[in-house]
Amino acid sequence: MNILEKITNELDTLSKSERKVAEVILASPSTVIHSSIAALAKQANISEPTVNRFCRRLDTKGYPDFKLHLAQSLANGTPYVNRHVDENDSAEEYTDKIFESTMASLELARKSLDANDVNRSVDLLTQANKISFFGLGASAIVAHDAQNKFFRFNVPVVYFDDILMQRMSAINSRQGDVVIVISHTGRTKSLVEVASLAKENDATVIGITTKGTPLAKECSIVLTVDVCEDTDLYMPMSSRIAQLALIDVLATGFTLRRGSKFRDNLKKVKDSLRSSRFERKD
Amino acid sequence: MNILEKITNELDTLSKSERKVAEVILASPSTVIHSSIAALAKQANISEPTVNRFCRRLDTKGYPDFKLHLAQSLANGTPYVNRHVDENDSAEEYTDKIFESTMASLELARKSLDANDVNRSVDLLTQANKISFFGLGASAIVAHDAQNKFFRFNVPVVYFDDILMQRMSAINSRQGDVVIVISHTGRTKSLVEVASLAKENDATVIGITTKGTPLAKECSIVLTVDVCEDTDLYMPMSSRIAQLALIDVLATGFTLRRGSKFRDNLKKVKDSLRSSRFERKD
DNA sequence: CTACATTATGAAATAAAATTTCATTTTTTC
DNA sequence: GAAAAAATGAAATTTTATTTCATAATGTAG
Repeated sequence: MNILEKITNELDTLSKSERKVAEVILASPSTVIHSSIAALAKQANISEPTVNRFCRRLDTKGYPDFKLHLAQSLANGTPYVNRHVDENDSAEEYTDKIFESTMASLELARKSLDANDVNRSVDLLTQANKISFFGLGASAIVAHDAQNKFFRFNVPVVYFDDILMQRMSAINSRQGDVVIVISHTGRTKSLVEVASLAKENDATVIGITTKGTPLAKECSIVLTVDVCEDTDLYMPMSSRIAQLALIDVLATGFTLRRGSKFRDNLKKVKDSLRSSRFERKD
Repeated sequence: MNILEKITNELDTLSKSERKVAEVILASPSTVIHSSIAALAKQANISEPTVNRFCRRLDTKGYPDFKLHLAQSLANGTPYVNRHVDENDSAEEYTDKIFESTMASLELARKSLDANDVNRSVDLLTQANKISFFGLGASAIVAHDAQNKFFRFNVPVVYFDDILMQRMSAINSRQGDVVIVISHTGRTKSLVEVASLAKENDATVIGITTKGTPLAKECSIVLTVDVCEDTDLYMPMSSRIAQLALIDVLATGFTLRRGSKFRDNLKKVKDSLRSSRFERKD
């Protein structure tokens, strides 16, 4: 996709002269998009046809077309990357870095999510007799938030951030119940056990976790939320945010599935909150 | 910046023929980047020099340069926009829309945040005798999360999502205490009162809210998190996620300010959690 | 409404840029 | 080390963009 990456990748399939072109481009791509083929050829000490052949080798129609691709690569080049905070960063720097990393993680999480699994999960949720959300630590917040959301839908929903209550609830679950277990690492022993217990009691277990973890193996459906965050070394940050976004997705899917009459009901809940607020003056 | 927006803006400063060009471009910009000046002229039923003049009017060097700008606009054009979910969206569609909207909101929130305020807030937090986080509804989750984070730093921190406890805590606050009040709307009466009470008792009140709300007026520092979300009509989604990102920023600023010895301590907390996990097999 | 000025427009000429052709050089293979 | 294959660049060609300039359209003052 990105032509700069492509150049780097194909660097060894290029001829000697073509590689010279590649190097000049990689050294300063932003200059190149304003150069003519002649200027670039001179810069790389090779002839114009070589530049042209170089462009064609990268599956572009010719030099102008190549420049177009290059321009596009530069435009969205590394938009949101996981940039690590540095010891000496200013407030502005670490603020930007954290926001950007969060956005990068959301992008990643979105890609790791399977729309089919989302769809099946929404199916199960709309048909559930009871919905439970379990999480610990940072994921407890996500479970809490999920309860908040689904509570508005007027469906039986509980959340526990306490190991014992989770176990008890899991043991008392039955067919038709949906248990959503949230854990970024997917390796928290007690949560894996809870998932296993719920499963033994015929509840449907949906996991919100990283691919291939012990927790994932215990679940009927796994909603994969990969975010490349090392919570062993750092505080959980992006992981819980990606999980929350997923909760939004499930809640949205739920309301869509339930149809418009149901959404009128939501409006009522909102209206009932209004008197507790100062009026807006705009 | 974005050339497509620029065209739209300057539409009425253009001549009749030039507007024809603009319309053709706006109708299908992706086609245009692969057209020659002759092709575009023909498409718009005007002459080639007119296209050229059009390009110059938009502060580009000429047609090829214009195409470059256009290509860039298309590359990151409308990167993350707030796209509303539609009744008939598929799981894939609404998943993508929600993730994109969330990212768009984070981008917005970042822009609305003032690094100076962040810096001052971190200052105050590092020097606080006690830190309290107050929120209700969706913002309660944010307060909860904040407590989780700051608890790891081994500083006196509390959180309340209950009106009475918040009031009591606010009344008992004193100089040197920092109270962080979180509310997207900034118009929740009881929270505004709590902020006011804390302020009367000489605590420093930091608000995490939207610009210019009643809550904002009661705060010593306002951390502005604007996200253009109508929580009167919809469930809170992006707002709480942006708030969480801000909590991450504050927590990060806090650890940076406290220096490296302090960070060793964080590692200990993490290590103590390890035995509760399944070992990783990679 | 006319005469003048201003601006807008396109045909044709020119200039610039990119591509193709083909001869020469370099590299590879046997 | 000779023949084949591949790479390269000079020059010609083609394509594309720009400039020039004459004409048309539009606006303005008397």
